[in-house]
Amino acid sequence: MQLLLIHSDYIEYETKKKTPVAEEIEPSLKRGGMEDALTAFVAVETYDEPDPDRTAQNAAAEIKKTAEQVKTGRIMLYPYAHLSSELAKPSVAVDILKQLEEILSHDYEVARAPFGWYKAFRISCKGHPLSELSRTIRLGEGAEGAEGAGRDRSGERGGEDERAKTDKKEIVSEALKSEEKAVSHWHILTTDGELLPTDEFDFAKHPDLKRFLDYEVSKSRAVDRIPPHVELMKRLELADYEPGSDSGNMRFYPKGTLVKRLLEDYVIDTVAKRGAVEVETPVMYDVNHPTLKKYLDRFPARQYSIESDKRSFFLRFAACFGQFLMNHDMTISHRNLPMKMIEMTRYSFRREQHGELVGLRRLRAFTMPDMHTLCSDMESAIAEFKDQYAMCMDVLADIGLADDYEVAIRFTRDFYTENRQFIEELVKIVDKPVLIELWDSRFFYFVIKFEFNYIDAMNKASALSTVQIDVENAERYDIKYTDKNGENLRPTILHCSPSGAIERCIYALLEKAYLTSESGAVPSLPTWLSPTQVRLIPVAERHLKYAEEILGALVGVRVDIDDREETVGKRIRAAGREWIPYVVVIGDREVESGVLSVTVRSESRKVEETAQELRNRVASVTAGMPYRQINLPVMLSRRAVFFG
RNA sequence: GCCGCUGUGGCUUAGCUCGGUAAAGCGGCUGAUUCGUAAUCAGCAGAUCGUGGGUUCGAAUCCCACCGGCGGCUCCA
Repeated sequence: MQLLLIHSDYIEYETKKKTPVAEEIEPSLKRGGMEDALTAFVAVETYDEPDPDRTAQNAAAEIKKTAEQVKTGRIMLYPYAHLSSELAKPSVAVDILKQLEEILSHDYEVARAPFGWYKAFRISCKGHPLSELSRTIRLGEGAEGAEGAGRDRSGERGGEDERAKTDKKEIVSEALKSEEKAVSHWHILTTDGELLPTDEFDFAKHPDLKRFLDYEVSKSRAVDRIPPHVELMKRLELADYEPGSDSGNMRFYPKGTLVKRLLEDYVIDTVAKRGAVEVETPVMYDVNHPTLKKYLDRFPARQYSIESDKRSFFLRFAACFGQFLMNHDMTISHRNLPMKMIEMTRYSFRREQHGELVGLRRLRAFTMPDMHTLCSDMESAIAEFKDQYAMCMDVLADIGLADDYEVAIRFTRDFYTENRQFIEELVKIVDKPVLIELWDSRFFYFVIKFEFNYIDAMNKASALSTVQIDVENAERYDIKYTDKNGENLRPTILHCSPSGAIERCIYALLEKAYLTSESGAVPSLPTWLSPTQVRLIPVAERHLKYAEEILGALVGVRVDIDDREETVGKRIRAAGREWIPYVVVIGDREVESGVLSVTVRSESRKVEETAQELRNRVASVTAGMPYRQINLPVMLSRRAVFFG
């Protein structure tokens, strides 16, 4: 709720015209006023909807406090929508206003201007120092906090944080917030194990860490420019906005779909090698399910909801629900632990604020690998955590982002005290200083988490990989395993997204490529992700047949043939604009000699090699990574244009 | 809700100040060219200029309302 409090000599209003949301009023209320009163302009917001009673109580307390300070016994409640951009439903707003009136009327003379009318009003402000005040009343952490430290800290797993936060936090008014707020302490932990306050650390050699810190702590401002990757995703025919859907729901063209599938394959393969099993769970859940209901009621605005046949569902924002419900029904022995389960959530849904949606960086529907590991106890959870931390490093390196992220580790003070050495080890493993956020007490469902954050050209940080140790949800979902004494115990649960959202990986790769081109080098995608790996350009029609032979020889490589009737120069240029790593021009010379002239994009030079050598070259740079065949007609003349 | 920016062929944009029903490049199609490492030449098709009103003999252009997109918006105004 937003409050604007004005100590006024007088306030008068007159209703003019109804709006569609107007409350019915008696004629006597059509005009009104009050002398020597505290006028409270009120905007009820969506944040207030989960708990109107508490909102009214907190607001009343705030108004009383001010009324006492300015020593007035009269209060005018005046609904004023223009104080907020996140207005609550009118019914809730009226309810809260009436409650406020009721509460305040015990101690004050209270008048209330009608809701939902265009009103003319005159007010005279006394003008002394306390005569103009504004207040924000928030359930939970509060607007400023929500935009700041809490935002995006878990990357694509953030929704879970949000719920936990509200669980733990009481309704807090602006005045009390500073005392009750989850206090974050920011530090840098160096590779030598030194925990330094951020202002004592020398960032000279770590500019990206500095940018990350700035983003986290001081929240850099939005930049009013289309992010580079948005243009690239379109131009490379990877993905695009879909005007026929809700914002933040993308369409993926064939090339983008291929890239996405390859990344998905890679993540699934990687965790499967470490024993994870793949599952699939529903995308929507009953809002009235007993285990889920109490959390969801609190965040109606953040989910997509679906009405179907008198029942209400919400769209999942991670795979936790489905997997935990599955775990709940399973019979699990200590012999099965640690037990890993992964789902490539297509999709996870989050109704992010409009202003936050950008290209592939932040979406309302996104694909996230979500793995949960049940561990017998904290000790085993810590061992797993370390394992998965190292795995995430490998994953980002394989994806092509080896040196492109900054690390944040966040934990409670208790956890730190007990596991100091473990945390220092984590820093040694990445071998660079790490941003530390330390909480005095646990406000979330986890005791420790880390993320690897990509920092883009506009200084925006986005979480990719993350792992958290969850000490609450086993209880909440009643998940248990049987130990060797036949006793039922609660497992400790790890949440892990090895790569973070797949779309976000693509975003990071494109942003990185953009930076590369800005610095004067050639931008590209890793070869294993390139939609076309080898482009064959037959000089004239008579070379086409030979080109097809070469294509046949390049087994296990994504090859296509630009058979369009265009000049060689033009087709070379087209291949370059598509970032194709290897371009082969095939003419009389090649047909005669059997040797190919291969332009290697990454080295900007030509090499002479046979088809077999080229095949080996591609195989060696893509070794160990997934392969899928080309996802478009091999002949370019057969391809339609998807964009532009 | 308020403020700002914005909406012209598939794409990128010009035209809008000072009204005369639309221009270019890319892409597409047709034809010529069969070509050796970042754009061959010529022609054709393709736009009720976001929507609805208004002013006017005449509106992409001026006015009003609405819709969509992007960004911003409390306590100093």
